[in-house]
Amino acid sequence: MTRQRRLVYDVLLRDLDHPTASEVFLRAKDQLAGISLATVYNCLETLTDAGLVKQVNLDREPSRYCPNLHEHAHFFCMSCGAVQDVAPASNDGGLCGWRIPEGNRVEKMEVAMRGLCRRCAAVEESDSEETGDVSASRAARAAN
Amino acid sequence: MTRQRRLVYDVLLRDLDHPTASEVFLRAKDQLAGISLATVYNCLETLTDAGLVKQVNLDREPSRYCPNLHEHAHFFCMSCGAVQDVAPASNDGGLCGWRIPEGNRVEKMEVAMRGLCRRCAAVEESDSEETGDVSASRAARAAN
DNA sequence: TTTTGATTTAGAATAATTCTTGATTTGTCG
DNA sequence: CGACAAATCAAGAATTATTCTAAATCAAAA
Ligand SMILES: [Mn+2]
Ligand SMILES: [Mn+2]
Ligand SMILES: [Zn+2]
Ligand SMILES: [Zn+2]
Repeated sequence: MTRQRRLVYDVLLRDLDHPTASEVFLRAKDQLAGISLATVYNCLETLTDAGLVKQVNLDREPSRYCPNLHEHAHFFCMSCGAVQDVAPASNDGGLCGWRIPEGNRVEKMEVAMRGLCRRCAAVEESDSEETGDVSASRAARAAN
Repeated sequence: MTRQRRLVYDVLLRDLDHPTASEVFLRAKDQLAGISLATVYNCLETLTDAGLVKQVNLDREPSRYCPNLHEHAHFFCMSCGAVQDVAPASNDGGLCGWRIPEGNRVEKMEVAMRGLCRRCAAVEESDSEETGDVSASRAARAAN
């Protein structure tokens, strides 16, 4: 655990908001001016390989990083971009609900949800009340 | 639906094995020598936007494409690279099993599983029987 | 203090994808 | 049947996240 690795890890632990490598880099620079983006990438890989951090991907967007080691899914808000952890309800981690082909051995599962976070869902709700216009919310939803 | 789009779509329908854009390109070239990779990308995007095809991502690997429009998850074999469709067991599409934060509105969910397909699981099984060596299968599993 | 091996850094390289820009095709109308 | 316009295709350049390379730095141990 070098200074840079410690710093990168601390950045992830501080806000738990699943920053990208570039975002980690920006935050880390505040504490250690000389740190480089390459080092941030190196540290994130080292931490990931060490099992302290998980890499989180949605589609082809830049990878995000998460220090929550409990089994969990991710919720991505399509409106504000926030990423939240979602805890499993049962102890099979959502594996129920799928007809795994006979004989397949599942080692791990990744679950990503997209939608509107509570705040954005509330804003959209009040918007359509005020304007009586549903198209905005429909458009937001169609925006994928 | 132009000739190129029809061809790209047919390639996807023929094998249902979730090829990458490059793989689609190679297969399409056999039928239409002049087609370009850029056109394959264009067609895949058009088909995806039209809702005929779904883009499937695992980590940061090249995107794969799937013409199965039913709700389904994906199983990726860590050993042979095969990608299989996984049908939902219930009608909530695996949404059960997760404690969605209060107020969040989930629009869609993507589920990816990794492990060993039936064939590779069987091979590994017989391998460790023959050699009495469990390390190979453990290594294969650790290989992520 | 010197050695040694790991780590960091800056910048080049890579690879999937997207963009730009003409060329080509397709459909429409006189 | 020809224009003409709009859509689409294709070639290559550009973009972007990430990885690689090679030299500089660091930090324990001898
Ligand atoms: Mn997380
Ligand atoms: Mn599929
Ligand atoms: Zn939001
Ligand atoms: Zn397999």
